[in-house]
Amino acid sequence: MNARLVWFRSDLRTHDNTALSEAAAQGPVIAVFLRCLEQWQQHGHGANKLDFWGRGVAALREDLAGLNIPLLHRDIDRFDAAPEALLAIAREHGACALHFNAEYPLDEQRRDAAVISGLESAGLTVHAHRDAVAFTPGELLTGQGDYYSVFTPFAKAWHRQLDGNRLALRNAPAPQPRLPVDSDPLPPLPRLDDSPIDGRHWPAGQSAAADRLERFLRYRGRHYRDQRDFPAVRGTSELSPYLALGMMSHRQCLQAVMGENGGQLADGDAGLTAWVSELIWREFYQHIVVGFPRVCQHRAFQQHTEALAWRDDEAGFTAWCEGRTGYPLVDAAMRQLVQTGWMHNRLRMVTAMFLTKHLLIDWRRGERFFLRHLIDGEFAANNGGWQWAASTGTDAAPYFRIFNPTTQSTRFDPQADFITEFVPELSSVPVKKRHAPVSDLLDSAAYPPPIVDHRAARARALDAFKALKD
DNA sequence: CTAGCATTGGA
DNA sequence: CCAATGCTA
Repeated sequence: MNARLVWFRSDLRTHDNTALSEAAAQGPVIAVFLRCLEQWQQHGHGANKLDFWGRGVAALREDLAGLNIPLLHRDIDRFDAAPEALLAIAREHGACALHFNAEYPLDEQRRDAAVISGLESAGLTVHAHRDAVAFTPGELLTGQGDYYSVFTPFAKAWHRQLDGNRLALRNAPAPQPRLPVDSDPLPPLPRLDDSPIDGRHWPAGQSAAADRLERFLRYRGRHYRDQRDFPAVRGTSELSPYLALGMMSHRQCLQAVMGENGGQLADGDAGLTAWVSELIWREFYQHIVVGFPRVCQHRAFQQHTEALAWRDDEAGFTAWCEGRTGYPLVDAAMRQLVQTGWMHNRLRMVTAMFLTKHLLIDWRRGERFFLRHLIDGEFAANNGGWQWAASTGTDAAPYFRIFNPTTQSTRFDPQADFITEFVPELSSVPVKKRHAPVSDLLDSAAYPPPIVDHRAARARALDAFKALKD
């Protein structure tokens, strides 16, 4: 019947999906999803992300059913089984072509290269589409022909070279004639080491994502710049889980911004343009993993920082993971992560800086812990953020820039509302002292004293980075 | 509140 | 020469 397979990965939507639209324009479509639980867990994804992934596939299956597109579901343990699995499906259904949207981390690129060669040598045509980014990595380069390694010039080039076509939306295809192929039932998520958090705050699927985008832009987008740094305020979009699994495209976000902002992205409302900038950060890190694939192999972007003498401190790491460092904002943030599967962006910087600078613990341990708990865990953004905080990454954060967790607390949680929500044992401490409780208040609050002294820890981190220069 | 810290990429 | 999600004195 000459069907075309569309392999869904982290693009779990029917609207504005490049591969789906391109395939459907050429013939009947059969959708495929390959669940790679062993590989994903090896990559560090935890129960929250895997649960959201599964719910997203279920939502996609329903959306596809409305278009008469069957969804075939296969479990493969690892990426290297993908070519064989796809080839078997293609042969079973007489498919002539495979379409998918490109993914950029190294393991995913290798998987896709193997799929392309495997299927092409079997006589199928394979189409890898640009979808998750406005520019294919490599399209935006410096005057020297290098990948950008600093965000600001990257973002300027992104705006300068953008044209309307790159953000044009593609409608979901019209319903196709029914095929003699049934959708597979979806298997449940097997028992994992951790249980997923209650997912009701994060309904999966493209319609939930669209609702959230609309509400964000209607009520909060214009306040984004001024409110995004206050964790007690829901000033951010909370769209990251949807972007990570492609339940929403960056184009849908940017088109919606333009609709609110007189057709502009770079100028206009300062709140909206600040949010656009954050979307460009996501694309920046997608380009980084292609331009500097070592970051996908547990290595630092700044190669000289590989020599840094990270501390071996199990007790410190455990205290950080469990939210009992004695720094209330850090602890509240870590408890938010573990209890809710999500952490406010400002706090990701604060906690990452605390682990890597105050505790001088290897950023890779924090990166992995985040990925295990985050419902929005995504390699490029997570790695980029961690390396930024650790001063091993892009954008040359001067190594002497070390967040003072108490200053961050008084500035971004002035009433200690966020601290009090997640560290309720401090409720008995006067609000002004909740940022850094003094010792005589701690006993009654059953809250630990700081595990490190800020001044001493800062000096230790500065020394460790200075030593790299010698 | 301002200056000093003192790195780095990129136009 | 500017910019970078800052801190300390």
